[in-house]
Amino acid sequence: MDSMYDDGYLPPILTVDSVIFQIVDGDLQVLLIQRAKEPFKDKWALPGGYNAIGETTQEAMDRVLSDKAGVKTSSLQLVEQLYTFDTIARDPRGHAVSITYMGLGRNVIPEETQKTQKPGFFSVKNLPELAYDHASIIKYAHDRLISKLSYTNAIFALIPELFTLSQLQTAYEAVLGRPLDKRNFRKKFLSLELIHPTDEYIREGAHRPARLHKFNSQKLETLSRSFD
Amino acid sequence: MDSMYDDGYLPPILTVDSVIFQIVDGDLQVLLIQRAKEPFKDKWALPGGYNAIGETTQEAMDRVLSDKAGVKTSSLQLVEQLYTFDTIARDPRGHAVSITYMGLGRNVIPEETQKTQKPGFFSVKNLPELAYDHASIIKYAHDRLISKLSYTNAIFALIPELFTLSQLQTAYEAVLGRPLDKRNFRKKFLSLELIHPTDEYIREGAHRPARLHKFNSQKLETLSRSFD
DNA sequence: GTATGTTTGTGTTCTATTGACACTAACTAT
DNA sequence: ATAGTTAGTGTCAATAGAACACAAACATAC
Repeated sequence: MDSMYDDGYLPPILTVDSVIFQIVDGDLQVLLIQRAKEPFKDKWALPGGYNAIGETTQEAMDRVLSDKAGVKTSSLQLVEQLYTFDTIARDPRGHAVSITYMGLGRNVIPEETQKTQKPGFFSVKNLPELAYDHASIIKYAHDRLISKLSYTNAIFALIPELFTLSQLQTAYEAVLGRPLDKRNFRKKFLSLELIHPTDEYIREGAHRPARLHKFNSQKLETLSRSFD
Repeated sequence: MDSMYDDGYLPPILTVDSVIFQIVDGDLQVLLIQRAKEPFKDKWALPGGYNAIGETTQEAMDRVLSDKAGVKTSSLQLVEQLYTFDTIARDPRGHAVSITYMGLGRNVIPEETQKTQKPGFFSVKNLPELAYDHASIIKYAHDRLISKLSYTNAIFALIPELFTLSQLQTAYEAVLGRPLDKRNFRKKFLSLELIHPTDEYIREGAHRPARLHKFNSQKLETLSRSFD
């Protein structure tokens, strides 16, 4: 036994779970796997697993996400810790504490291996029956994401580096789940000065070509809010 | 050894730390203890300790806060999970994961016992040298609190149940660290419809008495924000 | 009981932001 | 040349935010 436990101290089971979002065809989707073992065998679940000693929770998440869902964290544009859930009853095997992360990506394709458990993206508007309390974790993540869109540039992580303003608006609509006014959206978003136009245009269909824009930064930036 | 560890799985050390705020004389203060043991012996620190098996993190925090700082969670008006920090180097004894909570109270007085470690409240504007990364955790909590004031009724937890509008404003100023305009503050805050006037007045000095107000709810309420 | 000092309580004006709303520009395909 | 489709743009009204000053109500000292 590890000397760290010499004094008889026993920590709870520590797990990580990840909520990975991407937008496909204007639809917000979340990455799920189908559990291969009990408990909740064959039910859909967020990719998650144990956090072993010597691993940070981020490292544990990277490993678990890769092993069980075939998705590399490096293929995501933004990863952020969400919340830490703990309930005695959460895991039928005993007291567990789960640290959850939210990841945002663009065009993420799970690479299936022998270890992966049928990973796939599901529309958040139409989720299958989920294991554990994962439905509420997804809702929590979605709420957080909606909130982040109002005071950060987080949307950059869900759309291509070069994008049209229509793509940008569609991405907002996918996350918010409601339509936005085109002129007001553009006026407002451009006033935030988070993006700049490039001199490239994209022609993709029998209509006027759209100018491509780019975020000033591909890292999370926070806008200031204020009470007074 | 507990059967939960039969398969050789070893979780990291799990700890909880709490950031307890209150306002004293218009000054935002945070609860610290002076560490009795190495590491960081005699340095000031946030009340924290191990999370044992069978305990939720909340329960661990309640216990640790009471044991080391002589403060009962039940004497706080609001407790909220903040963030979970983990670094290999955080604790000299090995890999540790710390779940942090923020607590808000009014007129909190630590009750010293043999087990407490010199608990006391310190102005966040004038902190002593701190153990671990606790200075950054306090900053994180303070930032979160500032942010919460702009879209919740969280301030209720820092002022008496019955309060004057001046007290309310002073509390905001203590947290935000800057003065606010009296008329604008009142107009704005009253428009949120979180509080209502009572028919009581308070006379405390050689001046016009102030009307006492009350929050509609003594629980955390969130106002809606929106992008569009 | 009058004057002084102190905090409470209140409105207006100006500026900035938000929300509603419709047409022309530029391209492809027929 | 025409039809169809998406891109791109401005005005007006309503709401919210920021700056700003004075009278009301009390206690105290004289």
